Amino acid sequence: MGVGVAVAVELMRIATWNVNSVKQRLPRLLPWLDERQPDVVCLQETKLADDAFVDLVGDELANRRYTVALHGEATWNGVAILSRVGLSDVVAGVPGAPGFPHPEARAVSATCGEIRVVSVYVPNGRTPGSEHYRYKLAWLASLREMVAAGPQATIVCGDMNIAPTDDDVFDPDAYVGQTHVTPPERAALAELQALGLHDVVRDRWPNERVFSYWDYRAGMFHQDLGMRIDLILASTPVASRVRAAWVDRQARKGRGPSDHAPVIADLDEAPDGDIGPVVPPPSAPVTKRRSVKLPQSR
DNA sequence: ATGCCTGAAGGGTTCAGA
Repeated sequence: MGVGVAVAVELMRIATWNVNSVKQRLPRLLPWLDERQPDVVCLQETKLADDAFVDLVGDELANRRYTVALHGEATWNGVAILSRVGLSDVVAGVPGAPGFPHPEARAVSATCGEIRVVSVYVPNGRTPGSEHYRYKLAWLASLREMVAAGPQATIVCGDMNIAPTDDDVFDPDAYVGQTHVTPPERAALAELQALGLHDVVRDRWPNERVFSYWDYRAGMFHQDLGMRIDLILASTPVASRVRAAWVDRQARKGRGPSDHAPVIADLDEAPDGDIGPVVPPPSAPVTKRRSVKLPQSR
């Protein structure tokens, strides 16, 4: 005993979830908070202006000891951070990021438990080569600049609207010519990760079939035909504390789900120095791919 | 060839989503 005793850092659970409307998702969101007990939650597609968010769910969150950082707008988009491990230095949006044409509510940052947390809803892109697509790439470049200028202990969570590799879609052939999988989008994501951010779910499940989004249509979830586009990207000091990381598929089941599932990471105290090689989880049996048409946009 | 499903706004339908 004596001087130099390490201060115990409590386990911290951080989650990200594109809820596709807080208003419509309340019957799923509140029970999920009670069951999973996350300490920090990044939300996307809240679809609420900030005052409407507070009116709708402020009391319910306060009762659960969450404070909130909000960056929303009516109808579309909207992001938030819920925290019960502190929440300070809130920044709405990404400085210098383009709009379409006006800035959209797609990012909010706050410091929670000594970690810089960024909740992002990356633009969809719609069609490769379109104005929306160029907007997506430019917005990602601005996000990268903001993260690069930020503190070392950082975690970027949210709906990236990019599947990092072909292993992150149920069938690469089904996505030929579509957004979310094109080389420029993947390059933009890779440049963000090149700041030193680790994809904590893929790191923990390197050979698994892991998706976070399934189209509502055509029984895609039932057949597990999805994409992994919701990511938790952690800088090395944070990634080294990850004890577990997974997609909460239970939240995609049942009545009235979002089309996205939450992604959750549990952080533990960092041991001194290197934690050594991480033992990969056992591989699942290879799932035979079926040829399936994507639901088509109009 | 088209809709499939869901949410929002507005108005009896259309747009957006990925």
